[in-house]
Amino acid sequence: MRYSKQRELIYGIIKATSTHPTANWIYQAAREKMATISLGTVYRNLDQLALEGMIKVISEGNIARYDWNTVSHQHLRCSVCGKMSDIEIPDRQLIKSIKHSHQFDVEKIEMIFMGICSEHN
Amino acid sequence: MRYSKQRELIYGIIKATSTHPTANWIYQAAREKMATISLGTVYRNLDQLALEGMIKVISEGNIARYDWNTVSHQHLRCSVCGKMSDIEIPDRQLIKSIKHSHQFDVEKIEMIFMGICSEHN
DNA sequence: ATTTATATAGTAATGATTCCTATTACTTAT
DNA sequence: ATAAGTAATAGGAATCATTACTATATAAAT
Repeated sequence: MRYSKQRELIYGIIKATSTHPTANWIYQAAREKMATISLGTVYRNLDQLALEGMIKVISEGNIARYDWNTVSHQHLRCSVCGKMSDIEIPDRQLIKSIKHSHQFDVEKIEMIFMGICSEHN
Repeated sequence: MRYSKQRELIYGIIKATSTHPTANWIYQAAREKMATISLGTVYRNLDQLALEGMIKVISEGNIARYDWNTVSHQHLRCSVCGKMSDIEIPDRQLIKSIKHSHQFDVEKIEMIFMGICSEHN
C-alpha cells in the first residue's frame, strides 16, 4: 500500500470524528477538501485501511460504518437519536467458553446493543 | 395482518431451515412452490413477520438474514465455510452492567462471533 | 353477495457497494 | 534528473439488496 494524499485525507477525516461515519459521509467531507475525489477511491481506501488494521468496519442495519478506534470495543446504538457510542466489553472469558462449548475459535466479535441512551430515557 | 397463503408459505420455508437464509434464498425456495410469488411480497412479509415477533432479523455484512428462532440467542459465523450457527449467551448481567455504567437501556442485542468452526480448525 | 380494505404481482426506482478503464502519480533503477 | 514500471485515481457503469409504486386480486366484514 503506497502513499496517496487521498488516503491521508480519508484517514484524517475518520480520525477527527467519533460519529462512526458511513462511506458516503466520509466522501462528502473529503470533497470539501479535495473536490475531485471519487466515491470509489473512498471505498477502496476504506477497505485497505481496514485490511491494514488501521480502522474498523462496523456493519449494522445493512450499511457499513467506519471507526478509527481499533482497540477491541463494542457499540451502543440509541433507537431514539440514532447515536452510536463505544463500550468496552471484556471478552476473554467469553471467547474461552465458546471454544469449550462449541469448539469454535473466535477471531472477531461484533456486538451491537440497541436501546435507549442516557439522554432519551 | 390478515391471512395470505404467500405469508404462510414464506413462514413455512423459514421454519423448515436452520441456515439463516437471506431474502433471496427464501424467494427462490418460495418460487418452487408458487411460481408467481414476487420478491416484493417476500420482503414485505419478512418485515411484517419480524414486526409481529414471529421471526428475527440478523443483519451482518450488509445483507439481512432471517431466523425462525426468536428466543434470545446469538450467532457464530465460520470464516471458512460461511456457516452461521446459534449460540446462547447469558446476557442478564451484561444488560444490568450497561445500565449502570452507561445509563443505557438495552432492548436488543446482536452479537456475531466470527472465527473458525469445529469442522475447520 | 356486496363492500371495504389489505395483500399481491410485476416492475420501476433507490441506495450502497463494486467493477472497469484510461489516466495520473509514486517509486525505483538508470 | 529521466524513464520505466507499478499502484492509485477519477469517473462512470454495473451489480446487488431493498424499497416504492400501481393496478389487480383476495380476505374479511357486513
